[in-house]
This record gives sequence, C-alpha cells and structure tokens, in this order.
Amino acid sequence: MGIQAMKVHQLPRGLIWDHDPPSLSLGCKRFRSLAPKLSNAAADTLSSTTAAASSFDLKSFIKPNQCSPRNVEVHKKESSQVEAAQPGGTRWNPTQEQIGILEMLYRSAMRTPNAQQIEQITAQLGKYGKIEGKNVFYWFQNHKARERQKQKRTSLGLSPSTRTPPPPPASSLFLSSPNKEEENNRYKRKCVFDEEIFSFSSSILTFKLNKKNGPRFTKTIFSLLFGLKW
Amino acid sequence: MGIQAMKVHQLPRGLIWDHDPPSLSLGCKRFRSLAPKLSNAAADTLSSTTAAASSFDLKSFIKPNQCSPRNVEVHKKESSQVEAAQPGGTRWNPTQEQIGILEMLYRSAMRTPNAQQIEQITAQLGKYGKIEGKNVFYWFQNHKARERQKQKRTSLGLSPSTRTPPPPPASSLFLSSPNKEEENNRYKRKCVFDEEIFSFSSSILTFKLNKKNGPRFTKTIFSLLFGLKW
DNA sequence: GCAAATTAATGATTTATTCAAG
DNA sequence: CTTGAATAAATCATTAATTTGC
Repeated sequence: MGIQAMKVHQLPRGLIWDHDPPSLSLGCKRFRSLAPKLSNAAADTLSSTTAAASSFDLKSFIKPNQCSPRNVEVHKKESSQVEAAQPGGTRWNPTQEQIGILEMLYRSAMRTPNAQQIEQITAQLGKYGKIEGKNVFYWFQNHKARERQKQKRTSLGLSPSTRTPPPPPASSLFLSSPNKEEENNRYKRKCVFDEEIFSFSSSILTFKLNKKNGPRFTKTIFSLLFGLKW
Repeated sequence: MGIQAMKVHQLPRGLIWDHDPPSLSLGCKRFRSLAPKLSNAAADTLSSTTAAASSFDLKSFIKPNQCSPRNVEVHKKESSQVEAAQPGGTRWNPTQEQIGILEMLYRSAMRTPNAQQIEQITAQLGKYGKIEGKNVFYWFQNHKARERQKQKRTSLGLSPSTRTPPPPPASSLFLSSPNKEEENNRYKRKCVFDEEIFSFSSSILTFKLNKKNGPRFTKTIFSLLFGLKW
C-alpha cells in the first residue's frame, strides 16, 4: 500500500493577488512617519547582522501592535475608515450574473483556479459589476469550504453511529467517490488523524509511515523499540 | 534528503507567479475546443441566470479534474520552455541580509504586513537577492505560526500543571485500548499532540519529548507499539 | 575525510476557523 | 442567517544540517 501514495507532488499554485495580498490590515492606519522606540533595537540588530542592510529604512515599515488585525480587542473602526477605497460598499457584493458564472465554473469542476484563471474570470465578471481578483479567489475558497462543511454536517446527522467515521482502509481505494468530489484524497483529515492516534489503533500511524517514507520509518521505529530504556 | 526515487520532478516555482500558464498546464491539456457535458449544464444555468452572461467563455476556463494540482500524478519534468529564468531555483532561499531584516521587523512588532508594506519590504530585500512579495508574506505567516507552535510546546512541557489534566492513572500505562474515548478529550491541543506523535518517527525528537513530557509519552508510545501490525 | 543516508528547518499551499457586514 | 473577508492551523515539499558507514 505504501507505494500508491507515492504521488508526486502537485504543481505550484499561485497566490492570486500579484502584489496585493488581501488587505491584511483592516482598520490600520499606515503610520508611515511613526518611529516607535522599538526601531532602535531593531536598527542595532540590523547593523550587527550586516552592514549593507543598514541602509534599510526601518522606520517606514514599523507598525504599532494595535494594527494586528485579530488581536485588537477594541476599536476596529474608529481608527478612521481607512482608505475607504470603496465609496460606501466595503465588501464585494456579487451580482446575479457573477454568481451564475461562478457557480457554473464550480459545477464544471473548477475548485482552485490559478492566478491566470482568476485574472480571466475577474475580467469577465467585471463586465457585470465591480470586482477584484481576490473576490474570485475568496469565493472559491468559501464555496469549497462551505460545501465540505455542509457535507460533514449532513453525514454526521444522517449516521449518528459515526463514532469513528472509518477512514476506510485499503478497501476504500476502490469504493471512493461514486458520487462525491475527488478531493477526499487530499489531506488526511486532522480530526481523523487525531482520533486514531489517540485511540491507539495504530492504523493511521502505520499508514502514514508507509505512505511517507515506508521502510525507513519502520526501521526507525523498531530500532527505537529495541533501544528503549524507560 | 529522503527518498531519491520520490524526486520526480521539479518545477520552476519562482516563475509561475508572474504569468505562468505553461507550468500550470503541465500534464494537463487545455481542451479548449472540448465541450464537456458539464459545460452544458453549466451553460444552462448560466442562461437561466442571465442572458448577458452567456457571452462568458466557459470553455476557456474548464479544467479537467486531473489538473487539480494536488491530485495530479505528474511525471514530468518541464514542458520545455517555461522556466529558463531560475536555473534550478525552486524556492526562495533567503540570504543572511534578508533574514536579518525580516527578523528585525518581526522583533519590531511587525506580524502581518499589509500589501503596501510587503511591497516596500520586498523592494528593500530585493537589494540583497531575488525575492518576491509572496516570500515576504509567507515568511511572516510561517514565522508567526512557528513561534506560537514553539511556545505552546514549551509551555506544555514546562508547566504540566497548568493545563494538562491529571495524568492518566499509572495502571493504564500499558493497557490503553482503542476504546478509550475519554482520554481523547483530555488533550485539547491537537496540534501539539500531532506534532509529538509525528516526531515519534525520529529518535532524537522522541528523546526530547520523552524528556520533557515523560510518562505521558511513554505510555502513548508503548500503546502504539503494542498495537502495531506490520 | 567524504559521500550517502537521515534529520531538522522552513518555504509554500491548502483547509479550518473566525469575524463581521448586510 | 448567509457569506465575503481574513487569519490560524495543518500539511506538503524542498533544502540545509547533521549523522553515519566506509
């Protein structure tokens, strides 16, 4: 079994935003001219690292802690509504045409469009309303995730006996996806992994070991076993 | 390096980000003239949604399932042209200067730089070696995550009394059975546990873990060993 | 010493989770 | 409640360190 897993890895994926990760700091002003005390220590470090780097203008990058998006417990908004790039609408509000096209693509098996595809889709959807590449990116991510979510919840509700949703052994190899998405093969679900490990069933561990490095791990474990001194 | 045989191909990672169609289509033909049945349904949907959208060129986006990066069983090497740029440069390999600056920024409280900041940082780091915005983005993500990880593990090892519930009864040391579901719930920090379990394959890490967490791991490991079925 | 074997570190990618607008 | 947006966690994959057998 181990060998079947020898899947060669996949192709690289693109981040869709060229130079524009989805605005990572929502309600954060830029503070470009701010020079926190921290910059001193940092500057020292820099000089100690390399002289050349000393030309780096640290101050222009320093950002106060408060800007850390998720950690801010307070004022998220009053820090001025930022650049307010969008006059009014803060987030993308897809039109029916756009949704139609996206769903069509989704049904057509598209799940994780690459950079170029996103570009093209965005261009097309742009005909029906304002849109950015990241909107397309997020749409697919969310759509995928929520489909999985729903599926999980459904299966859970339908089979209450699923105490241990058997990550079916070898047999599943031939039974998989008569009707479902092929994405099952991707990751070993975390929860499943945990469960099995915790229950000491060993099957997962064995599987994993076989899958990843086969004999080598087996050897290691055995030597460990025999060399244990507890 | 692990298994040589596994190394089947190396794609030009760096390039694909710009406008990389070629590499992404590796092993996947475009089928641009192909009109899968799926597209029919999709087209119907589309038309039902809006007539205007019908001008959307679905076919140019259709992608066969096999093209899903993670599932692809590629065999290959480059489809010729493509790379050219990086002779073997698959992933970003930061220079000392770059790392120095990044760490400096990190110590200066920067955690999640926004798009503009990333742009600036990239520009600066570009002086010391090839780099892209995504590298900066990822660096911060990883650095953050791994700091958390380390912290969590450390706190777990150093202060077992804080969170770690009463260590399992000694008597169960070798008797753990796959049925023990309660025990599963006792450990809340799944990622940590995963990590540790995973490290089981490494003699060195196992030693460390054993040293830090003692009995709990001893127990786990023994249980696993007795359950193994090679 | 050195080259192969192995481990540790970390860059890159995808999934899970969370927040909040509407 | 739905869902766009964003971050955190998990995972995969490649490279650098390090160890090991000659």
